[in-house]
Amino acid sequence: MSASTKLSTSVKALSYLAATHPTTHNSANIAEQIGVNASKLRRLMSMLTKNDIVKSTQGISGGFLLNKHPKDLHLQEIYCAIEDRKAFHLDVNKKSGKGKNINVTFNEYFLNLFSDIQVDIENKMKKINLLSIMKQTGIKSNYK
Amino acid sequence: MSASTKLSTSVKALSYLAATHPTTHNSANIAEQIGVNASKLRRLMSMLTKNDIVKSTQGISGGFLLNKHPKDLHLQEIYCAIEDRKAFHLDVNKKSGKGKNINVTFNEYFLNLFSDIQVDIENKMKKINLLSIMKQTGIKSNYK
DNA sequence: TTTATTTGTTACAGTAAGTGTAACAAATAC
DNA sequence: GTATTTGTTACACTTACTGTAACAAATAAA
Repeated sequence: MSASTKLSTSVKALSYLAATHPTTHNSANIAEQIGVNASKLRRLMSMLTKNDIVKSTQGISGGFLLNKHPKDLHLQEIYCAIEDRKAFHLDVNKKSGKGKNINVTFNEYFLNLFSDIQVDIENKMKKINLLSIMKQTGIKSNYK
Repeated sequence: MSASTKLSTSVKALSYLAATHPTTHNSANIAEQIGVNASKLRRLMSMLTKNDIVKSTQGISGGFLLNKHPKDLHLQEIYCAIEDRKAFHLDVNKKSGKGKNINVTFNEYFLNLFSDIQVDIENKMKKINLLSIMKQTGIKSNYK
């Protein structure tokens, strides 16, 4: 699952929770709604739980609850919760041939550039919260 | 080879050509300099050739020549030459479960968002030309 | 014309990574 | 105590990536 697929899948699940708040939904229920394997979804949800974005309870009638108001939950926060490796898989060729120093310098340059790009992306995601996404996709939040 | 590795490898090769212009270098020579397999490099260079970024000649004493002044060659142009698929591998889960329409709407939203991000990245790359990279990495261009 | 060399492209085996599903321990409401 | 649910691990299967080799087409030089 790519970082972008994880992100969109998570947002689908989270907005389902927001739209039906404060009803608890289990992984099978959510997975069925958004068309993804329940086990796979649980792996995503457990990361969201560890970052206090959702609250989970085990056992009979257990499941997931959104733990933040949709207007206070932005994309970057979700992205960081589900993706530990930095950046969108941006890397350079670490090997260097004859021009060793030059290659090292180039690698530094590009890692810095890719890092800048990553910052830009995260800044963009910081400006987008779950409520605004739900509005744009026509889903009614059940929060007041 | 990821898009980012291709990009940095290409730039290393191109700045080597710029630094030694108008000397012709073959793939073995360039590959040795930057520490990459010659056959692999040729695959990159052939794409740069098709986009008129370098000029190639076959046969004895053949090889590659930079075909643009470093100040007129920007990163986005190089990126487009070597990478046909759009975006940094950003995608969504196309499958949709019970909430079919909602999932389709979400997918559209995220594909638009990722497309915006792609545009931002390309705009950033348009502002960076080969000459400025060479200056920052301390490589002297052999162009006047 | 012949020969040596180089690009451009394809092929391929070996490796690594991603995918989907199942299975099960730990937790917990009933 | 029992049924159910999360959280995690495992695993077979597929897909993608990697590095290298091989060779046809092109072409400069002899």
